[in-house]
Amino acid sequence: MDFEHADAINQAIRLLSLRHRARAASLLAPLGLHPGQEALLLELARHGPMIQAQLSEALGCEPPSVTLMTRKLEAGGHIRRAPAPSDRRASIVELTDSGKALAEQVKQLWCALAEETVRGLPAATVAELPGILNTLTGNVDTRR
Amino acid sequence: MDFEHADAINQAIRLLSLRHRARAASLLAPLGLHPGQEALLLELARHGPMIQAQLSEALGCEPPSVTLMTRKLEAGGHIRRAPAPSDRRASIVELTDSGKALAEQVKQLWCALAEETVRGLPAATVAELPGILNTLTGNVDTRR
DNA sequence: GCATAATAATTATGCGCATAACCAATATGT
DNA sequence: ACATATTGGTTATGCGCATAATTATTATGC
Repeated sequence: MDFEHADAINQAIRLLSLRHRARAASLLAPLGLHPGQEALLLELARHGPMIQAQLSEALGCEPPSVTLMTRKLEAGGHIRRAPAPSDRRASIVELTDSGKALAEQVKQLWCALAEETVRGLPAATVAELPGILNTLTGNVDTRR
Repeated sequence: MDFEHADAINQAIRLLSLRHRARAASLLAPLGLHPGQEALLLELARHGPMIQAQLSEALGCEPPSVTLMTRKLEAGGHIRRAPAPSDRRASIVELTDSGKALAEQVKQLWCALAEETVRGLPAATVAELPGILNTLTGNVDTRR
């Protein structure tokens, strides 16, 4: 592959990251959330109570990141942490009532953001978009 | 759009961002670069000397980010900053010889990364990928 | 010509992400 | 059973990104 084409791809991914994140930030700000935190809330809403190691795996980020995000969401009253009875190292994270309500609001925003993001693309392309993006992600995923 | 589909798209973009950046980081680390810096070097290699406001525009990030990145690249000896003769507010940024050599190495890595990223996709999809990504980016771009 | 607006850059601060080092608790191998 | 390895979590530190506020210079309106 020549450099022009390669750069078009890499640069497009970089810019999409920046812009999609920035747009998410502006939508989440009125809810008092920063981008990244919504993923944690949605994962808890989907899966129910989890320990941080599971969150780290599900969100695709490292344990120290989860420590800080959970701390801030806990300070905001959206989640609760309790020691796991079966393993005294682990702490179980779950949504509070406020967190559950917030997650519902995030779901609405998430739909609006996705629709805005794919606007103007042919329906067929939209349909195969998740598959394409997942392939790209899998190709550069060194996490395993 | 229902939440499942919306989340598939938003989450896929978020994960692609994380993984592509992480992969870029591991490729750039041997060159002593952090992700983001390569974009600045490549832009200077493509366009020649520029002032920071132009870099900010071209890279799609804010002026304070450019200030810090240029400071670090300058400390590494890869770029040089000189006051602009025509406008004493502006500073002209250009590659040093070391920076030019480094940019060439980055170009090689960039091709390898793009090939790795699109591996397994049909050629037709690869061909339209930049267009699709740019459409997505444009849809959420509030910068103008 | 001079007050005012706009622009280039910087500093301060905060968030998400990372890695490295560390502690506490559980699992394992002999 | 006990030393060792593994796992869950935290702290410290550093980078890229952001916004808000500040300074210095240039452009503009009357």
